[in-house]
Amino acid sequence: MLELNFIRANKSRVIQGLKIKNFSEEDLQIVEEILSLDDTRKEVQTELDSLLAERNQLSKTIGDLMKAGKRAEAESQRERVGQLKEQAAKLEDSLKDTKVQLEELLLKVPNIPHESVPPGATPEDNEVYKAWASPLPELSSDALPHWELAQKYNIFDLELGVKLTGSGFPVYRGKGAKLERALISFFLDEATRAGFEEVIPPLMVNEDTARATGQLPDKEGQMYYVERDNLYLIPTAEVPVTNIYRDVILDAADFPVKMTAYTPCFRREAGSYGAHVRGLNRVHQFDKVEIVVLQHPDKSYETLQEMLAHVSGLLDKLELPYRILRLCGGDMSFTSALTFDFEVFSAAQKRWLEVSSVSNFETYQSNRMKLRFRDGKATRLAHTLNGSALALARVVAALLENNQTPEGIVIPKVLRDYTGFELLN
RNA sequence: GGAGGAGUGGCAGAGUGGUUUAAUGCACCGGUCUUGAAAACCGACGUACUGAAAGGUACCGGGGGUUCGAAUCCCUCCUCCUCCGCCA
Repeated sequence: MLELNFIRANKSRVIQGLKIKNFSEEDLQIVEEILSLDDTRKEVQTELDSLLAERNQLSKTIGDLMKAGKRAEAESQRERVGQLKEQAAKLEDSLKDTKVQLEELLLKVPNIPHESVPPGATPEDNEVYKAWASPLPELSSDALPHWELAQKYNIFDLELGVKLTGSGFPVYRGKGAKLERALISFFLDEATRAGFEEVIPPLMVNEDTARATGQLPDKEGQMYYVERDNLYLIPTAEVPVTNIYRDVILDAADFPVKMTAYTPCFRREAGSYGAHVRGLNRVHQFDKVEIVVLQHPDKSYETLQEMLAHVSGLLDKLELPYRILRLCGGDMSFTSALTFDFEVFSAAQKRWLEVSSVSNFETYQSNRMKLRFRDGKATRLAHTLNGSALALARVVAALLENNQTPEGIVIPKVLRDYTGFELLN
């Protein structure tokens, strides 16, 4: 959520930003609506405050009169307070209404894109920030896509998942399960080495938590919901991990706060089936190691670069061809100011698969979350950032396809200590 | 799941209807003293909204209510503690 003061002070920049996010002229009216609603809020608030001030004063007087035994005088004051209360109740209702309306409008305003964000509406408009310089791997014509390799080597079984749960819930088996666990351990160890504190968060969160990072109300349909207990299954570790610092005031010296977590991620991904989501390309449950950073506003873009370097390092070590995209305004998430996507080339499908999304949210999440730091006497909102490092399912897909040989699938060197085997066959 | 108890500032802890403007202690910060430090003493010491400022308002786990007036009384939800039951 954008800060009201920010909108007020940077109106033209906000409008400019919303245009990059493809707001129509009509939709842009929301900025004026918000500001005028906030004016109303201030007026009502001031009026209410002065009524309450008078009431407090009178109540004190009544107390004194009662003590002094001047009952009759106290009675007459009481009537006056009665009137004040009626007025105050009306104002309170109206203030509440105004605040609710204001909140609703503010929730409709996405984050303002960073100045480097290219305009555009679809993934085609994303900018290739860093291309893959070497030639892409070419496989022989009988190369198999990963879902067929999965059958051949008994790595994972989606049909079995259907039996147990439903479509999109893979069952990893044997060396496939071990490969999965190896990747998780490798990613966590790399993150730890880079100074991230490992945490194991809950996999279900309450409404407050889901709202603070922006999943509610924007992406309600994306999450699995446990109605009986009013809990949401996390779509990413970002949600519980960032919320560790909800309602916290940090010292400037605490920056950067760096955390990493492995969790399964649950996404409903309603309504898309077909060739492009076969196998592990898109599933309802997948494993992911996430990195989260809380940073001083002056340093968050520096940190974003460090996160890109970290993710690049992982893919280099796994020897997977990848490219980095800078997302255009239309393809960026609601809450992000700048997002880089990592895509890995899956050689049998001859497709780029998204395996990581690294974003700076600036103060958009921290405002909802009331995550602040002390800056001299003042408190200011911190910047929050996060990125996948990495999302497992698609990494596995690319790894299986790219490394297939007639003898089996060659395990990258960095993983061999973790898997305990060099060849998956 | 059953019975009982409890939630107050960074921490400890007082406060059961009216100078609570939340006592007191500890911690932290600034100052005096000191070669330096400690001790002692003095001062400051929550968050948010509003206002040019002075000031005003709200917040004692969350929400609602009673009252002229609520940290204090009532309802409800949440969390924690103790005991019992169940359990990896």
